[in-house]
Amino acid sequence: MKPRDENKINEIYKATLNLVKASGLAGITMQMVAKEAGIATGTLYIYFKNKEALINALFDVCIRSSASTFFSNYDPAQPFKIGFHTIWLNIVHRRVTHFNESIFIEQCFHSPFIDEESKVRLRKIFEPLLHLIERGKKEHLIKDIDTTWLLSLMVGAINEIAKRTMYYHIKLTSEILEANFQLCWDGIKA
Amino acid sequence: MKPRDENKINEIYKATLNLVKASGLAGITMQMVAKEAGIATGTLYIYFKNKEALINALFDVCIRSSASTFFSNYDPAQPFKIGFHTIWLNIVHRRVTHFNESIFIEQCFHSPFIDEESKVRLRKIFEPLLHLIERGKKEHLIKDIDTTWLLSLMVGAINEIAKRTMYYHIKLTSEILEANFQLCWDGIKA
Amino acid sequence: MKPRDENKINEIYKATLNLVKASGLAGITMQMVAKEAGIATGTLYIYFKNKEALINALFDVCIRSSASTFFSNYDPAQPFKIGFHTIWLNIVHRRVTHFNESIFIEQCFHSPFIDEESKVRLRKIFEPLLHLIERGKKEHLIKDIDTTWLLSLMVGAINEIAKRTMYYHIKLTSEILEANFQLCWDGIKA
Amino acid sequence: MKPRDENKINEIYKATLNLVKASGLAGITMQMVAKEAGIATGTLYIYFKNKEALINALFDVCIRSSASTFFSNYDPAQPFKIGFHTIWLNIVHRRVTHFNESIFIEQCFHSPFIDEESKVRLRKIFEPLLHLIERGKKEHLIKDIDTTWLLSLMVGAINEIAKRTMYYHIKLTSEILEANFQLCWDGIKA
DNA sequence: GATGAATGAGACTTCATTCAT
DNA sequence: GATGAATGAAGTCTCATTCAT
Repeated sequence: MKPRDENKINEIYKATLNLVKASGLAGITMQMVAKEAGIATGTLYIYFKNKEALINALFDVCIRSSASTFFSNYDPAQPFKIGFHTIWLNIVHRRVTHFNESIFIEQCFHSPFIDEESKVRLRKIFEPLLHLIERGKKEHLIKDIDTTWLLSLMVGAINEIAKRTMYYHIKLTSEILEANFQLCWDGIKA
Repeated sequence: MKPRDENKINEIYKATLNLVKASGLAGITMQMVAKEAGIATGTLYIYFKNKEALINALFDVCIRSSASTFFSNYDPAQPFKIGFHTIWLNIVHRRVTHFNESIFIEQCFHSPFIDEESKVRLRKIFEPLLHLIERGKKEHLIKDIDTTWLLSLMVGAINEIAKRTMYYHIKLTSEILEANFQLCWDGIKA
Repeated sequence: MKPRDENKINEIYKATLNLVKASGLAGITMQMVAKEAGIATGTLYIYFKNKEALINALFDVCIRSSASTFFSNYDPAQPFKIGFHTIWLNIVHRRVTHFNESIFIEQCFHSPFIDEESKVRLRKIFEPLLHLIERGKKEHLIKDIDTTWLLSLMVGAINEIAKRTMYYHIKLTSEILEANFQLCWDGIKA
Repeated sequence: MKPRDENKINEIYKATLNLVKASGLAGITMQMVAKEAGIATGTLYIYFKNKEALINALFDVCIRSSASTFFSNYDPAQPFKIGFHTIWLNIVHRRVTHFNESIFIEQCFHSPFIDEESKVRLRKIFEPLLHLIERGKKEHLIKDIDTTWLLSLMVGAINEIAKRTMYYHIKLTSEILEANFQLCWDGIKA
């Protein structure tokens, strides 16, 4: 239970994400995770109390590292659109470069492992974005409708973009990225 | 002799969808399905060869019945925006009234049960929408970018709308619906 | 439980014997028997209380009909060798023409279905042969050793002959039969 | 780490043979085997992929170890009768001391577990005996009839001898053995 | 701490038996 | 009586977890 070898934990996380992407939460076993991580089954239990603990810990790590990247280079002091654009790009980038993670979070959301509390925590990481959107509405730059729907358009579209990019092996050029941003922007702008 | 109860199959499907929504594909057992459907475990195996067969059959049914509703009342002869609006509403409606189904399909997509062929079939059901969008581009009504991205915005947003509606127990009034459609339309329109 | 249709019972017996030959007692199910017999599963239980009853009844039938053929045309009044030859031929003939039956009896002998009493009954059907051999010993025509060993040679060889005949699809001509009888006779004769 | 206990495999084999003798292939379950072998059910599956694999592996082991004893002390350079006597005694001895094994092989022969290939392998182990008999025929010591029938007498009688010995709890003295050998020899000798 | 064999509860599945038609 | 769908106990097998090394 003493996470001595930080590197080994990362191997376990990576293994889990890979396997979940390949065959879903329903398709992984602790033995598979151990094998993929290059360790013995018993070793898993040195680092995680049990399967649920592993899934929950990973869920938490995913949320935290997602959150930190979503708002990197984001400066609330900048004009709205610049901030929005920054975050939009960050999320797209994260979803694509950490596609495993997105699948994992999606699968966890409907699973016997994740408790309500963790789900709330997931929602919280979008709070800075929420505030930015509120500000955009106040500045009359974007439509004055419930923030949840503005977020739906933005986040929903990003999720779909990431999936299509990965499933169809598309290379996301900056032209494509900007075109997609434009779609989103035209949708929400006042 | 007791004739094979075709209705029983529907009970099994319903039970499976309910359980998957509650605890994910990873969280269901054949016993749970049987109990939820109000039958004996063995009876499941009269109707489905095994768990995989049940999941696949249900996946197929979901796809088919989704497809049939997506394009109900859609008349390709009508103006583009009317057709698009009809389909948009249909999909939202289906996603919300059959939320179980959406979760199930999402979970199946990354699972050890569904084969590549079924995934392709899922993508095919959007073909009429694809053609409509192509037409919209030709009529210069919507942006001239790759259809996949236009679909991303539309479908991604709808998925998100459905999730938020269900998670937060929101009542979708026609005002909300129309506001959301406006977001989408403004996003894609030329 | 009322054996109304005698013909149906025979179909069930035939089906069981065929299936046991093909895949052993370990490999048959009541459903397989029913299907092979061309009846419904439930119908089996009209004629036999349960699986054990079916096996036991069939075992009994096999024993009885075997016994009746083993000694057909056998007349204790005839000279020893003639009687012995008659019985030897009868047994060979039965084993070959009812090969299924032999396999079934062999498999039953080590099975959870047959009780000790039935096994004793099986041994009893050889009693007339036993008496004949005792007589042969008294007449100094055959070796004066324990009858069980004389029977071993005779019965053991016959079993083997039947198996080889069936496994290798050999046509038993009267030359072959007589050569084999000679082997047996030379073995036991004084 | 606990190293894989090769001896455990032997325990499993022994347990299986004991149980099959007691209640036939049809009467054993993996639980019974595990319990008899003094291990947990799951452990069985560490050593054998499934039930079929266990049965097949054991069948193979039985064949191999049988074969090795059948021809121990047999020297093809010795006179025919000496060689034949040696093998005859070896087979009798094996059948009696490993009666479980004989029953198991017999039951396997008509079972859903054993494939044709294994059956062929079983027949192959008698090949040296076959050659010896061919030689006996060439030396005009034994009857000039198809070897299969000479083997029938020998092997069939031995099987019967072993069964009677075991069923009736007979002690096989060397007098009895020699008397039985004499029966066989008189049967096949020219 | 690391290992992987061992465990046994519980999952999937079968099948003897029952029962509604 | 005949049927075959339905049942659920029991069998096969898996897998989260433990433990001896």
